[in-house]
Amino acid sequence: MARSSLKQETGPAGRPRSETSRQAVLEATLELLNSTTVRELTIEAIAQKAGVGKATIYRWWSSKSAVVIEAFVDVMLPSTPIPDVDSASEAIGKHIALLIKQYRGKLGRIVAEILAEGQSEPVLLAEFRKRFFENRRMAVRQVVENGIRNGEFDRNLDIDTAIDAIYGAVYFRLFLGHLPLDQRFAKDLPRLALSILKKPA
Amino acid sequence: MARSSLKQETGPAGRPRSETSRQAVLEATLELLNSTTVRELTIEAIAQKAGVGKATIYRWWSSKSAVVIEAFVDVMLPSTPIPDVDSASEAIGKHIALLIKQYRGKLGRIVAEILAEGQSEPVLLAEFRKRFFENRRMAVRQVVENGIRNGEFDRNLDIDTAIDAIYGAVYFRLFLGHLPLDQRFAKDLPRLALSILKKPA
Amino acid sequence: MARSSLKQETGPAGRPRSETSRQAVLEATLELLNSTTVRELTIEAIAQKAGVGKATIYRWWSSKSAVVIEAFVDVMLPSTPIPDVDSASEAIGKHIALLIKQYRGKLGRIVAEILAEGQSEPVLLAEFRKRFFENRRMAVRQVVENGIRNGEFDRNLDIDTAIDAIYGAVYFRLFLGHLPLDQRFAKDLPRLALSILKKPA
Amino acid sequence: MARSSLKQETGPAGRPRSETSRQAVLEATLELLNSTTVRELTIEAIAQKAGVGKATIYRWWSSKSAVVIEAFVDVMLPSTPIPDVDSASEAIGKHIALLIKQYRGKLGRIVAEILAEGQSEPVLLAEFRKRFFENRRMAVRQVVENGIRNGEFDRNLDIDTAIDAIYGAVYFRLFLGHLPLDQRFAKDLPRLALSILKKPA
DNA sequence: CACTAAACGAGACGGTACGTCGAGTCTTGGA
DNA sequence: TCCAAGACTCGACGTACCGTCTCGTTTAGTG
Repeated sequence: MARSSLKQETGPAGRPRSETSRQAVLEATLELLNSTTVRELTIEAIAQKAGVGKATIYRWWSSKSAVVIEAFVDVMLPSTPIPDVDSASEAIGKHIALLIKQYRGKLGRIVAEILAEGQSEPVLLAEFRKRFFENRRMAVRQVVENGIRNGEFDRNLDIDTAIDAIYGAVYFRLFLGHLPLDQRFAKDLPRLALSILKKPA
Repeated sequence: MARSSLKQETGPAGRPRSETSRQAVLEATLELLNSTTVRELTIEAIAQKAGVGKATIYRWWSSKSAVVIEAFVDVMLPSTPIPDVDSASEAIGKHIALLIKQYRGKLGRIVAEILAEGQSEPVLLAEFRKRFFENRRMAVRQVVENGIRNGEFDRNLDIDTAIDAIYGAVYFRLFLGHLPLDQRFAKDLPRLALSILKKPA
Repeated sequence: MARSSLKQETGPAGRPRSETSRQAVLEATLELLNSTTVRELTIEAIAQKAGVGKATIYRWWSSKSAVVIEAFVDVMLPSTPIPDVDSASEAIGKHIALLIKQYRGKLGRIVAEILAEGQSEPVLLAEFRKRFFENRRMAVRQVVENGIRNGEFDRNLDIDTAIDAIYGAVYFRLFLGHLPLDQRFAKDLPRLALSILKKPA
Repeated sequence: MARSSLKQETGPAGRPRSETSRQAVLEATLELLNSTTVRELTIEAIAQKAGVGKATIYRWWSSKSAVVIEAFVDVMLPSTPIPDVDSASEAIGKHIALLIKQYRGKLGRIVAEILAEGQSEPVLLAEFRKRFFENRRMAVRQVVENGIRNGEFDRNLDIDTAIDAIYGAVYFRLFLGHLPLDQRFAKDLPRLALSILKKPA
């Protein structure tokens, strides 16, 4: 009685999940992703490298992509914050330039590969949207709405379409690879973004 | 003699490639894609359905994706023409609306899946870019340049970035699935596109 | 403590080999051999019939022939015992007659086919020699030596060569098929065998 | 009329079989057999090496083994003659010693491999028996019968069984590999053979 | 000296089995 | 109850040869 009531939140019976294993899996995943693609990555290899049974991975994650997403979101992503400045224009511009810079490397490759995997795993894609995109989108939306309110941006703007155009340019290059995410793009796209958002001449 | 000098281009020795088999493979592929994803599609299944040996497929295509790309480009694509009208604005607007409508169905799903496969097969991605995107991009670029020349569009426009923003919006939705390629989008995006092209940066 | 010192032979980690699968493979093999030759037998067919993954077969046997040998030796062979009688002559004579009779049917065909496979797999041939021939040969040798000791057989006999001649006659007909292993042979060979063993060189 | 009646055996119309190709095939086969087994030998490899189309091989030979047999019998075999001496004993003894010596090398290996292949191709085995064994057997039989007639050998001998025992010893060692075809065997077997054939003491 | 007709080389064809790999599941013993 | 280990069934992989087929070419005899 007293025993259990004093114990904080007694979980279900049996051995609890091993945090050690969880960490090992995520770290092994990221490490392997340095030398392979998400596509070539196998659960077998992760288990091996992490020193973990395959069953343990299947117990806690629904698929390879789920592991990758968690590794990506939890460990690798310190996030790309929206700069906290007074001017909405400045915030947007800086954010986009930063995003392009980040996506030039490993980060961009992995995001693209996760989205690629997502094309055949709708549930995972939804999960990734929720954990990775939703907050960022909301934050950007907030900034844009502020910009509209304070007169920086066009009040008749179709916000969603505008945001899709701005971000879409980045992801389109990332995915299709027809043009690089280079310096010039990092300079041009923010300029174009603002031209989209601002009041019509 | 005339005989030898007129000798008509003798092909390489051996039995020539069977056009019948080629067709059968491509058609089987498209048919299977009605009920599965590119990811789930197997060469084994294609060979079976086409009544063709696996080796024949491997002889002529480098991978499953290569087959899908050829099937898609050769057979399924009567192309999405750029409307041939006087006004550049009108051409662009109509083309984008049409693209969105096409991508709502099977076509969009397959393009997305091909691009997804391409994330782990750079060579194939390049091939797809070349066979599917390059001409269309060039045509669009032409129209935009005409628009600039005749004063419809902004002469300081960064053309590549602008095109990426417009198309990127479509592919971003197609890939991420956060918002649908619906009627509203088909109405809003062309409007936004023109605002991008016309407005001074 | 007693606990650890008494610890009973813990096997290697992991799931132990399935005896069920082993049996299923060997039985399927024998069954298939009723309607095909060793040559035509495929690992694929064995796996199918046994309801077992191909990998399981490859994990435990080095080749098709290895499976056949094990099936043959473990399951099909209750052995051809050397009759346990006082007279060495009688033992040899009866044993040979029995061998010829046995080899007239399926048994002979399979032994011949295993030896045939062995011509291109020396390791397997050695294995088969060890598991199938060695003991029998030793037993026969024993009997012959006894016969020599008790005066039944020639004391100057070259035992190995003599045994090879006697058995060789059987296997020669089995392999070459120029003459049958018929009644007459079963009557003549034992007689010849004894004449070989008894007669002074 | 006269024309055709004077002409010797006019063959069928069309290009006649190329003796060059036939030779090339047989030579390529023998050469390949220096570095592989009959089992590993493929028609594809023969065709390649001989610079001949596969179809040409299939046109003239029924299988790989048929090619090997012909190569073996026509080209490699200068035959193992029965020594032509007065004494039957001497003839037999010398012949066996020679056979053992020959079979120690490549020759023995190939004969064994051909017989091995024959276990799954009865027709071919019969063909090989006919082309390779029959004459030799008949010759040996003749010598034995002479030996019987002139009193050297036992008149109650079961000739076939006796010959099988003598040759069988050789082939048994060749096939099973339990003991070598060494000097000692080449000395012992002829002695044993004569003891088998001669009059009972 | 063209014309037939079969054999030729080359090599693609539909198949079948190979041996391997990874998926996802199951079965041990130990923590 | 979880865990590592590792065996399990399953199914696709890409490869190698099989024996057959279609090409264009070559090489005789026939007319």
